[in-house]
Amino acid sequence: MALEHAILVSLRERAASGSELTRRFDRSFGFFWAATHQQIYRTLGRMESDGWVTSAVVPQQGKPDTKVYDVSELGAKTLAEWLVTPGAHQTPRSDLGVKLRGAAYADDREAILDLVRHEIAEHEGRLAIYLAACAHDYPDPAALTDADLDRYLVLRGGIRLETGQIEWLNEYLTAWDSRRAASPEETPKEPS
Amino acid sequence: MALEHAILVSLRERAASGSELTRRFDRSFGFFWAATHQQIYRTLGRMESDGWVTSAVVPQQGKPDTKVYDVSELGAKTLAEWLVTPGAHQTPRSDLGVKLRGAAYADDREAILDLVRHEIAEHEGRLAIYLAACAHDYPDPAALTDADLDRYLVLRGGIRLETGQIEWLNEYLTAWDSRRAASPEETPKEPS
DNA sequence: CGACGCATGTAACCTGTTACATGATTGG
DNA sequence: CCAATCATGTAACAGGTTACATGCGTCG
Repeated sequence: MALEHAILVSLRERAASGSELTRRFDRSFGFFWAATHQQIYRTLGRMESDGWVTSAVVPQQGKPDTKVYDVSELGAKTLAEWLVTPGAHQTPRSDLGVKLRGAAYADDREAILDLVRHEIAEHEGRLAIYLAACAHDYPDPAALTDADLDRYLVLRGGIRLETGQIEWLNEYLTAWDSRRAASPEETPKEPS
Repeated sequence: MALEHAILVSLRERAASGSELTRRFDRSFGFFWAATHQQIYRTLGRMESDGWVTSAVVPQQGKPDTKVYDVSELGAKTLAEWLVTPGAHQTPRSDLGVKLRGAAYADDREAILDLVRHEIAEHEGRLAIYLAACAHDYPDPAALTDADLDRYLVLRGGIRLETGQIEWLNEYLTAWDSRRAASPEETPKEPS
């Protein structure tokens, strides 16, 4: 399980409360790991009883108290070991892969192509966000600190992922467009 | 949930028993969806009681009887609708992403680079398998039937995914190699 | 004070994983 | 007949999702 380790990484960057961690997972951490606040609270509780993190209640101005967590020595040691341990292969699970594999069993090929165009638009939206973040936060990659270089390279991975998906889906569209242009219409609209 | 729909797609390609489906998920279906036989049997049972599939016990030569499932009319209709319905965004979950993001908190940068090299080797292994399958099964993409074109394009997606990961991890290695070459050793071995 | 938002949870459910169990059939 | 294998399951558990609940603080 990696959620606990993802939390450890985030807490080592800066101590935080459960809701602050939730916001981080929604933001920068989020493009390669998702977690809801319920998962995070549940996991933080287990990590505290395991001695991986410590907590301190901190009163706040204008807001309810927060419980701020920080990594314990044991947690840091556990993380350092996990970081260099190869994990088992994670099979990607892609709804879209299933849909495109089975596209022949949809009634309407054009609807599949619309779906693909819709996916492309979503990937391009995320790509634009990542590119903007990359240009804004890391204008000079060669000058980064070690920890920032890591973050920059992970962001680069996200950019490559989105780019690769867009290229693939465009290949899909091109292949089907040329096929449909070459052969006569096979799913005619019903004549009025 | 897409496991049920993945099973529907596989059964529409050809009716099959639970164990045969399991083998298909291990093989061709497997590179974008994983499922163990327990998941498949459980799901088949639910799908049958929902009326998406029908089953027939078939005696076999030299082997125990098998229960062969096929898609019902309702199942085919359900699948056709699902295929053209856009799904919610699936956040990728990447252990490796977490590890590289937190690499600064490992004791040993060289161990991280070894981990990355190990990952590259695994991706290259899978890529070689996909490329071989692509060349062997689809020597002439322009001549494929519609259903085969879909399968070919999904395989192309798998190839692009592996290629993209390899490129990203090589970018990671390059960035860190040049950094380590430029600056003096910062994690010296303890003197004996 | 009452409505709202925030931080922190609890409960129920579903999916996925791992370990074990059963019957049927063949091969030695 | 005994071991090995195949096909089909059951049981127990961990992780992820969704809906709901509580207590605190501000703002109108």
